[in-house]
Amino acid sequence: MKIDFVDISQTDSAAMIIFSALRKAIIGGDIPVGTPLRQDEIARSFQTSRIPVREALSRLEEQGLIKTQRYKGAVVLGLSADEASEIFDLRALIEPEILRQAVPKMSEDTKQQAKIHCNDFSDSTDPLSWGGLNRTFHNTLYADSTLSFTKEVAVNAMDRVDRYIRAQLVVSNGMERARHEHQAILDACLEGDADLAAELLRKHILGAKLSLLDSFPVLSE
Amino acid sequence: MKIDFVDISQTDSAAMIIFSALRKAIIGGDIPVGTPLRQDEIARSFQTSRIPVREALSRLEEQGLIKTQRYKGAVVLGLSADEASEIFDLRALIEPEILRQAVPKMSEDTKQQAKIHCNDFSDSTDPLSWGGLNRTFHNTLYADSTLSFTKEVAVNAMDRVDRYIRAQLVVSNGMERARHEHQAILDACLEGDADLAAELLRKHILGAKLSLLDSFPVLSE
DNA sequence: ATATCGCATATTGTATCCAATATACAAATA
DNA sequence: TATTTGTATATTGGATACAATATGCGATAT
Repeated sequence: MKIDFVDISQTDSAAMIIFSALRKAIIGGDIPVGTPLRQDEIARSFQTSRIPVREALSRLEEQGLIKTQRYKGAVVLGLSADEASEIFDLRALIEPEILRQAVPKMSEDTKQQAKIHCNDFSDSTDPLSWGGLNRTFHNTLYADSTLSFTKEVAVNAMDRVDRYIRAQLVVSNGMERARHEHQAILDACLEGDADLAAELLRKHILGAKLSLLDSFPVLSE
Repeated sequence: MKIDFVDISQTDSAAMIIFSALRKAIIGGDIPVGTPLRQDEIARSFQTSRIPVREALSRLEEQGLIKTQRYKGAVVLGLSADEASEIFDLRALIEPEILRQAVPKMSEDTKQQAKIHCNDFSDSTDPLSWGGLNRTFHNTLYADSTLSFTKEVAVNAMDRVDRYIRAQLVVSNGMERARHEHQAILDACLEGDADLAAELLRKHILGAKLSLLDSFPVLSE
């Protein structure tokens, strides 16, 4: 008999479990913008008291995903077209730098993973999975970068626009373009051309921004 | 008799007051790296229970200023030389973009403020105030930028390295150089040359990074 | 009819209490 | 003596209880 030794001290508290679950639901768009988050209701759903729920909500507000008002409660935040545009510009600024630094460090394993996830994205016919697959591919590219703080910032930026990307991939023909651009970025990485990869990524993100802004009125109905 | 009408609904909760106070103390270096933050002690200091303290600590951890371990508590986080270096690189990437966008929008009032704060910084002979004055000057330059999300990111990056900047200004001759560079950046802004201002700011930040890395062993003793 | 007031209910903010875990040190064992 | 075990204390995580505030609705007054 073998035992799976788990480091119990690294186990998540109730507050962290609730935080992660709410975060995932919000960035995935499963909880619509403007939805009030009732502490009591969430506490009941997780079979806890409101204390850990409140700590989770504090974190979410710090992340900018929700907004709370004293004695009134928390609501899910959305983005205006301008705000979304700004976040894409920031992504276009920093993500290429992460990739540029990551390419020379990219391990064989990571390259394999990137190929797989690039194909997964291309092959998928289920629109509901596109957002997640897209994000997985991007994150894999950055895996070997040592710019951990910069990656945190990129992840947070991603978190805020993820919902809109998902919607946009479905609404417009963004999916088709993304397929080609992902392939080109991947190729540049595999060949070790960091500068090319970075530049292609920059254009990819800015292209996605324009495409998103086109369909924004529809998305934020 | 006149009354100062204050919007009480916008008043801070105990949790926010505690969060702000702790954040200020941590980024200012008043609470040294590694210091354990005891919930009970903080609660007594603010004459509250531990509940709002815990919410404040959640926010601080989300900001990356402290790290908590289940059942062990929270400690103030510091930076390695590599981490500090990375954050300066990120600042050098994004702050010039904020400034570039802000310069054409800069109001007369903001320009006046910037002049004043530039002088305040130059004239100050109290090393303890240099860090705050430096930061005030930088923030004033960005005041009219509409890139609010990007500014948030910049502020968070600043928060993490502020302690080290303060120490470095005092230890090295960083103060003298900063005076000149601030003046040059300000001049470019006043003349409306956004690209020049951005480029000078970039070099200013990268210069500060090198200067900091030189004295880093001393600072993190 | 309209506006205001008072009350009932819902919801959040905080205090207090208890449970779970860590830590330090003494006792015991080899 | 060195190592383990037991125990007391400190500290955190979470539940429960209570206080403060918001919100909706009906009663009342003009």
